[in-house]
Amino acid sequence: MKLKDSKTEEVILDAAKVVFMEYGLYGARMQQIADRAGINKALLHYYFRNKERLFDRVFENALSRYFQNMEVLLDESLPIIDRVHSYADRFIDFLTEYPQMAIFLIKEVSLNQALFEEKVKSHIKENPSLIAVINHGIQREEIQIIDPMLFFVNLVSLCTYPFVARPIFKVVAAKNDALWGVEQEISFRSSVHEFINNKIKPL
Amino acid sequence: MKLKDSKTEEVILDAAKVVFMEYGLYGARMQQIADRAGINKALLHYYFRNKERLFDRVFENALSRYFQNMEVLLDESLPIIDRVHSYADRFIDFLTEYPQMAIFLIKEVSLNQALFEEKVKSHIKENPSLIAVINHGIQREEIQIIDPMLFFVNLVSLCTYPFVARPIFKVVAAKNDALWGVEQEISFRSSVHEFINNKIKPL
DNA sequence: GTCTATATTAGGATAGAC
DNA sequence: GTCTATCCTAATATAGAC
Repeated sequence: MKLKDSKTEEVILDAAKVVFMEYGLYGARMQQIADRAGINKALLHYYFRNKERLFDRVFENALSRYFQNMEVLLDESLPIIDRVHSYADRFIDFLTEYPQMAIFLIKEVSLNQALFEEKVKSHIKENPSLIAVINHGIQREEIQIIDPMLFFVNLVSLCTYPFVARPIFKVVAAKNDALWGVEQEISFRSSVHEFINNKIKPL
Repeated sequence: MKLKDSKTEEVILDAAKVVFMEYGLYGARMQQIADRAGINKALLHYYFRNKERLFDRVFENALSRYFQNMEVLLDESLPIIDRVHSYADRFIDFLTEYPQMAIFLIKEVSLNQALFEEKVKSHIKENPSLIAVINHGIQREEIQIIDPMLFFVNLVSLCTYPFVARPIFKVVAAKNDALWGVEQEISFRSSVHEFINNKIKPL
């Protein structure tokens, strides 16, 4: 095992992750990344040649981390419905750890869909999708569900949008003397599980 | 009624709307806006002084349009639950007409929350919120609902995220031989109404 | 009011010393 | 490997003719 990743490289990647996730590829400033990493701009180029390559590394790390979390779906020892509940929980866990990830992805994909497809391709083919798993469950007559794609979209919406639109929800909550944040974590999760139970009928 | 808005000003605002909605404040290029408006850059500055001011006008228009659509909530002649269903429908109508609006708002708010609160302030105080209406319904013992803020967040998530993440959903759908787009409009809407009926109990 | 031409600035990238 | 100083380009902004 060679030690090709120097300390500095790691520090830069950590800084770049934060800045790119907040401002996106075009909004992020090399100066900002350098400042956060405690080095200067020239060194960024020394390690990563240019902005695009640095971004690619960050993006690739994000994707790996995401798909890694989704591996529950493959656990054949669990009933499908349990896997779906786990999927939702892992999804929320992931977004709790990386609250900027969803908006980060959306920004980049909406700017350049073809590029995204290209980058994501390798991960997609070696990883399971929730929809494939559900279709499999239907075929085995283990579960019943009206429309797998619609279910998927609804479920992901419920899990993700609260993180994406958190700043907006906080403003709305404040105007209505309500709360929105980590405090609501538990009831938020249970509303998602309730949705799943309403939609999936075990046979 | 004075005719202060010249034809050119309108043309510029239309062009700016499209470009800003797609690329955001920092991503949008003045050249791009000028091209789309069929004029040159200098004229943009003549009319709007600088990029920020032009952006402000576009943003202000977007907010007005949004709140205008939400006026159903104030119709006291309707039962609360009908107003909630109408709210969801109008919300989806609005997003269908301006599919970029949600992501546009989120991008800007996530970049500068304080600025957003400032800009939105005037609209908020003269407009109803879904939560206020729901709270009113609970007080009048017309409806029952577990947690108004959570309900609001879930509902808005179901309506909005499909538009925000449309490019991602299209990729996922393609990988699973499923469809995701306008074709699914009807079943998408009914899944939202079904959610409302599951959560709100009329008394 | 609209244009062309130009100034200004910001930010990514590179050269070269140490 | 890391820095300072500098280059280059793209993008905003302005001057001034018509």
